[in-house]
Amino acid sequence: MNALFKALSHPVRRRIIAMLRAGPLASGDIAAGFDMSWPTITGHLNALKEAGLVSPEREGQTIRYRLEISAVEEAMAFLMDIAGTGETAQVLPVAQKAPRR
Amino acid sequence: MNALFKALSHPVRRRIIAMLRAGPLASGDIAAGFDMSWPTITGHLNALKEAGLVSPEREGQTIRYRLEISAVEEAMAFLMDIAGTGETAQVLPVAQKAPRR
DNA sequence: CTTGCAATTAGCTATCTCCCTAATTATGGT
DNA sequence: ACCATAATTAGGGAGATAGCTAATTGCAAG
Repeated sequence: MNALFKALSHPVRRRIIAMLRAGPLASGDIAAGFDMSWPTITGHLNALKEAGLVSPEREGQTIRYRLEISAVEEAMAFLMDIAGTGETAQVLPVAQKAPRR
Repeated sequence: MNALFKALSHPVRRRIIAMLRAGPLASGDIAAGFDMSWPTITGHLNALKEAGLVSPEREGQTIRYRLEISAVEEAMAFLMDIAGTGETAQVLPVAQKAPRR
């Protein structure tokens, strides 16, 4: 949870995440999209990996990084728990996402 | 956006946010809930304030901190944008995002 | 105006983060 | 075996962060 939000707190890492929405990318292709050294990007990818936000897959010479939606959802769950305390219930009295019970 | 996620990345600050779900609290009452010095808590409250997550209100001698749900929702919006993009396209073979060219 | 309580700011140190260049590992092709 | 390409790890420096104690500010009451 800690590493998760920390990973999200850097603009470069958020942009990497945005790039991966469309599908997995190789480390080099990601690095090419930035104005910084490749090792620096590797560092950011490591931070994302440690946060569970991406997972690497070897494919011959290249290593592809895939976005892990589950980690994003985990962060979202925390925020919804906070936001959904009572305030939203006042604004939106809609039975959205009904707990089926 | 940057300060927002950074603020959320510290366990003490997340716990402060959790405390404020129930309603505004005075700085001292918040500090009393932790095993650290009051000035340290003030520092965390400043970080939360800068992120837009809390807002202080003077009330006589005490200063009450209120949780700002809108900032939480802002973070949630970012995450939803990511979570709701590529995954559904993979699971459901729907022609979403067709390159139209 | 002095005293007391709430809270912050100031100043300090230790640790972490982010970026770089240089060196290293891993894989594939010849 | 050797070389080229993809990517990482190693090492280091500038700046930010998190914690502390001590000093200061803001209000309210006597």
